[in-house]
Amino acid sequence: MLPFQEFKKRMAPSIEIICRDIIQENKGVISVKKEAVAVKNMMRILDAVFSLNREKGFETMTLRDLSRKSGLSMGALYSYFPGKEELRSMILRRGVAYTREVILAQAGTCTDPAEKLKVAIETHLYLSEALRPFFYFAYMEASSLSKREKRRAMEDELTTEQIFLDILEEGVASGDFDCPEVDLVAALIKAVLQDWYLKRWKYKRKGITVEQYARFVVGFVSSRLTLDR
Amino acid sequence: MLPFQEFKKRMAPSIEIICRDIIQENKGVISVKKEAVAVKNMMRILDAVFSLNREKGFETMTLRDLSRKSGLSMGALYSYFPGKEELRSMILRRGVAYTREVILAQAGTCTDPAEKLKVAIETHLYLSEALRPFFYFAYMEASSLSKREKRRAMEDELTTEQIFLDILEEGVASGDFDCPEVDLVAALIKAVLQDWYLKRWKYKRKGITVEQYARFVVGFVSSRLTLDR
DNA sequence: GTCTATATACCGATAGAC
DNA sequence: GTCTATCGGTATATAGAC
Repeated sequence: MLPFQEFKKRMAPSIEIICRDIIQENKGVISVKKEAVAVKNMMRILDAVFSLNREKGFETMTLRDLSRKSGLSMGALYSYFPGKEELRSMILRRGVAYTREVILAQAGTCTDPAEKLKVAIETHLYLSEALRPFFYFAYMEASSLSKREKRRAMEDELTTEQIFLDILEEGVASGDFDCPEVDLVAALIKAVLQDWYLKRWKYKRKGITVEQYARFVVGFVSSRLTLDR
Repeated sequence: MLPFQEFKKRMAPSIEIICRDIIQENKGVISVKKEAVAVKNMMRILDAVFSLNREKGFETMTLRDLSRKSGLSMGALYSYFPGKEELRSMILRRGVAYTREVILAQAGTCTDPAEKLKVAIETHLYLSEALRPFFYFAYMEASSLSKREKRRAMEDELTTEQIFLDILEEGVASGDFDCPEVDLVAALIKAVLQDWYLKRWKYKRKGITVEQYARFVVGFVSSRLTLDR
């Protein structure tokens, strides 16, 4: 089992990389052209957004709050995003992309279904730990999205779940897993993984590390899947 | 296993009862004195709040939205709650109270730990199904509360979890359950129960009923708890 | 590229007629 | 008890100086 710190160093994108990717992806609506300047300020914006999101939620956060906390003026902020809603979208889109990429890359290194499931669970937990502000933001903001964006958020939920469903079905087909309700198990795994980043305070209070939690989840699910063997 | 419809009819409070309880509990700040009138309008307010909460979130909802949807004027609304934040609190407080009361009452009818656990899980799922708008509201609004209220929401989370923890520990003590990590299992149960009302669209899409989900969760958890016997 | 100053709109809340 | 009309405050967003 890869220690979390090792994973974070090698596999998780840094805030700097994330900001560069966001800028790259939204060149059309960002008027600042020097990448070095843009990245530096985007990092301050993201930090401030995540901090304010944790304190009071994105909805309640005003652009004046964001201006104050990031150190950029109201006018300057609008050089980095065309409006408050678009800022939200820019952040969400990137977070979802990383999740899929990293988990699939890691799970792809295994062939044995049980091992693949273990790695997928661990990777999801580790990534959500490394990019916790992202995950928390993505989940919490799902409630106040437009119809169109809510639809996308639902698809994202199913996309992640599908990764686990594929692994489970593969294991059932090969005879490694014994489980009649694969789709419910996949949903359960997703729910339990979400709990880690949504209720971090709870686990922190109990002194549970992400490695311990990963071991528990893998053990709990695996023991059920291989019950009769 | 009690069918959901049976439970709903016998155990769950109706919207009318809920509104009467809310009015009773907040007499001091509600200026409308005729109970029949107050209940009728409070029902329209609650319906509108839950509807708008689902559409756009409580934060984004304006009192003008609420006025339009409920059919009451801005001025009239203020006869039923002293302000937007207080309206939120009034609703949350009641929802939490029902959860605890109903689950403890139902689980109290059993003595066998396995049976008690089964009933507690079923009751939580059934109640969250019957009062889904409440549960969804309570969960979603936990993110944008004041520090003081967030603290209360955290305590509520732990309160529900404690109910399951107590049952698990009782079962371990009596030798009915074999489980070294009771607190993690309790947290897992809570997370999975939450998924039902937070992601109803997902389960609806898959055609899963609350009875099926309850059976799955009870089975999944129980099989793990009695693994070596 | 970043700032200050301001336009425009809408918020929560209240006063007072009916 | 419920309404309409309106207050004061603050939001997002922009214009134009530097």
